[in-house]
Amino acid sequence: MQLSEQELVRRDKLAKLRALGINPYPADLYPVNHTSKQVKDMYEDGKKVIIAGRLMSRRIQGSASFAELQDSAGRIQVYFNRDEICTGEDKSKYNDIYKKLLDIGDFIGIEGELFTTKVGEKTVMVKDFTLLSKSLKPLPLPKTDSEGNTFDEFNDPELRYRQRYADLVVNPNVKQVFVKRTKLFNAMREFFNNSGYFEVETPILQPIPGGAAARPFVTHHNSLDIPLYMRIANELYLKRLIVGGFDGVYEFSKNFRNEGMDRTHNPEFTAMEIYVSYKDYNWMMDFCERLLEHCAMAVNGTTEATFGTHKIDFKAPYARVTMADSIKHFTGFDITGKSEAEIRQAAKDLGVEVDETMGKGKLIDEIFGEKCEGNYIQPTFITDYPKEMSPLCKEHRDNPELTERFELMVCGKEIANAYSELNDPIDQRERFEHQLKLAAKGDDEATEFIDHDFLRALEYGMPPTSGMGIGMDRLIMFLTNNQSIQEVLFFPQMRPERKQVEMSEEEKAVFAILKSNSPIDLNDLKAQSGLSNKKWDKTIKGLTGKKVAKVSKTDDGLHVEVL
RNA sequence: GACCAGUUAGCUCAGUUGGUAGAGCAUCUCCCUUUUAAGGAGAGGGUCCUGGGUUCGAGCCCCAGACUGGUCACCA
Repeated sequence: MQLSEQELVRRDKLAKLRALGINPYPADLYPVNHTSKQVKDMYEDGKKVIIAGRLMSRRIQGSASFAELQDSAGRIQVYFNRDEICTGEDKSKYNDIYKKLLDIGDFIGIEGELFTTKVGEKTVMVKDFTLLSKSLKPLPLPKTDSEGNTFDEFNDPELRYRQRYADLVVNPNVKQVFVKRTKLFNAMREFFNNSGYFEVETPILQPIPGGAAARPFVTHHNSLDIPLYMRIANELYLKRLIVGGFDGVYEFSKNFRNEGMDRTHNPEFTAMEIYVSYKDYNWMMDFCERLLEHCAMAVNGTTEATFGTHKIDFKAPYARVTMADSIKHFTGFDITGKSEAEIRQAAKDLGVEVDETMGKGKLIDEIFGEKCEGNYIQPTFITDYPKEMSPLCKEHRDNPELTERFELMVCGKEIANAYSELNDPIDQRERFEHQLKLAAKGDDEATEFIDHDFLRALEYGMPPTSGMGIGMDRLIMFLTNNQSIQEVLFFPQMRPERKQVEMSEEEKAVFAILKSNSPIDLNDLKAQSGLSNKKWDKTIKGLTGKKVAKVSKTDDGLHVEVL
């Protein structure tokens, strides 16, 4: 491992600390009794406090020094004075340990007394300090001046995502996003629990990936010797629980979809799904707008939110527009009562790309997606989707071509999707079979599996139920004004870092010979390397194992080549 | 998958027709008892993403690749 100068210096300090009998990683509990915030909020002159955190900056001026300590609540200035820390003759704790052997990033504990400096900064006068954990790698530390301008900001997205731990230490605004994320989850739970609904857990490993149309991740169960799929949705399991007699169930569901990654898609993401019996989608719209108003307040203290250039307001109620009205409004074309051919022609006339595999529902969805969706900035319910697009949704009470479905659009994006759930088992079976036909026809959005156990559950009877799913990642993006899903996930999926291929001395030597004459006869290479049989065997296996060289067999012997 | 941009010190970034690799902060040494992005002075620190090519000579030009970001395509 190649260490930078600064890393070597820190390892050297570590050794010196040990030589002084100081354990740089002590096991003992440290009796913290204040956070940095509590120090400031409950300030009293001369008050004794015990605090702990990371040393984040130091201004050393001879036998006095100001430093900043960062803990989970923020930062507090601390004042190290030689004669306060070292009351006797021996000044080494200040002169050597503090000044020479501590670094920015180290965790220390401080026992001290509060005072206010001449400049008016509330400060902890250090009476004693304890090294709690030595930091061996320098933090990518930005500086911020009194006007909030940041210098040397740690802002390379790749490094920030790969080293989120460092990002969180040095960028307080990043931490704030995740604090808000958790507040959102807590607010939602609170709202559901207060409504009397029941949080549940359902399988993540599923024998049939149902409830949505998406490519799943496949894995294998050894003892059962069957394929299992990481869930793409949890919908069918929650409905089974409604069959089982729960009035309302919800789950925050980590879902997995083996598809492309971009600014709004991560292979694993979090959806919240809730199902409530004896309700319909009209009730769910009321519930949804009250829920989001509550959540926005809990997260930001206001129902208003800024997203890019948009100001959005989550205050209930939200506009409700049927899909047909929306299309009529934005294109002038009325889809009601039109045939598939008429709609296809209308789509073409509108410049929407269509092909022959698209059914009526898909065509309508394309027109809506292309011409309407992006116009809804303020939260708006779009209702009454075509039946073909919604195989799990109950037929509309007034129109058999439609379903009782709504999506909530915000800033042109869907953040919630809800139905009056289909509970007719015979209809449900037919819809699944229709999906199979669509899939066979080449519609890659159609579901290719029939979950017979789910159908059996419906046959026992499911009460009328309304269900809703909310994209939690997308919602928190709106509430924190982040354009990228990676900013609201602690550890977004990244391509693995390329491993530095490390070679032994022998491997390097052989590789050097190989590099200048590749391919080469294996015996020639061995002779040139001058290695013993054992050493040779280990070396060549090492090189092939690291995929830098390859041995191949031909009629005239074994050859080695560089890969 | 396509196109565009980026990759230089621990961090943020400069780098002139192609001619000895730079700054600020950080680090190290010395001085300094109330500072606040940065106290003063000095010093050290580089696989210029990787591999080829052109050239007397490449951080810079050409080709291929890696990774990242953005836009588009894909994605209930």
